[in-house]
Amino acid sequence: MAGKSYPGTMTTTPTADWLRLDQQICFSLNAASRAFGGVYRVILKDLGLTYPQYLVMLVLWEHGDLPVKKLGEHLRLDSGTLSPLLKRLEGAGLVRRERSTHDERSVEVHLTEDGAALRERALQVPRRIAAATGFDIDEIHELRTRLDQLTTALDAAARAEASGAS
Amino acid sequence: MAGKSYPGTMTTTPTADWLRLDQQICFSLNAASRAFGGVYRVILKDLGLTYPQYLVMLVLWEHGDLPVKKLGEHLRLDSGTLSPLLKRLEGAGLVRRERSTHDERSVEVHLTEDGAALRERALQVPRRIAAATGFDIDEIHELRTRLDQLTTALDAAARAEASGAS
DNA sequence: CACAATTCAATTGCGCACAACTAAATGGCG
DNA sequence: CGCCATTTAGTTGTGCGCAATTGAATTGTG
Repeated sequence: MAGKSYPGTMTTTPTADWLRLDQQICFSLNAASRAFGGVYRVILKDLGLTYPQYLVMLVLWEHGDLPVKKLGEHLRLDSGTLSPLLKRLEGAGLVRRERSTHDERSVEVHLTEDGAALRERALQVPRRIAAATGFDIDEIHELRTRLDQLTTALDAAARAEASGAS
Repeated sequence: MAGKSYPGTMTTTPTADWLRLDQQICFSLNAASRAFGGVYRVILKDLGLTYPQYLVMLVLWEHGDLPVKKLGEHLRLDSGTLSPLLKRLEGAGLVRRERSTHDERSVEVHLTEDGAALRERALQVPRRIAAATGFDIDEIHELRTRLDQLTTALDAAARAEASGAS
């Protein structure tokens, strides 16, 4: 995208160059993430879902009814994000929320009939998304592996930074 | 991360499997993006910046004073996002906003002395981020290339979808 | 010059992400 | 049993991202 080339053997990049925007992987990642959001917004409009709502539905379709806590573990989201989101899904008639009888602290999220039925219409989504990327299945899989590796490293680093590194 | 393997030659993945969360590259991308956010949050706290504010400062440090429009082009952000963000940066004394004398529609964003000085302290940030990823410079560069490729494809697809494809 | 179309920033409204806090229920320990 | 730490959702507040709208300035056209 920029005119410069960065030969693989360059290890002496000046400090100031690190600040160059086009060197910032985070920027690329952020841009890609938002570009994905744009494609999803268009494709999911039919289903009446936002992208985070779609992710919640994916988890429910795959794992069945779950308490909010488990849902959050699958998605790396806390109740601060999930509570209002689930209320909106409930308002749309896709899920019900019921306090567990065994443990009244816990709230079970159940798919309604409409919520379960929506899965059929959602089946086409991933293929359209995959097509939009222009990547084949191997490339997707390889990129995914890389990103998961990155996430693991970053989470570990965040914990290390938080507990008092330089 | 899951127990299944996806050999490269498999082109007959059942439709339902596409819905599997761990197949969703978007989820990995989103997770990585948020994991980055977590690391940046910690590292940028010293500088008193959020991550998007840091990106704005990066652009200003690299390109000098710019109108809001140009800033938005560099960052793929519109005035709806930038206007309040720039007000906060102005409140923090890092930038000034002044209507252009040539074109009164335009607002020029200028670095203040404090804003320019902050660059020195920011120089350490990218190295710490790079270290947190656990990737070497070649891996970072390769991933970046991939992601930019992805973003380009997705933007094109979003435009195509928006103008009436299936 | 007058008027319509365009450009640019700001605002409004909605939803998500996350930190900090609250409140209720549970479980453990003396 | 009585008390306290923990677990779990929910709420509040801040900031970002984006669509839609507004309003002012500019440009193009007759």
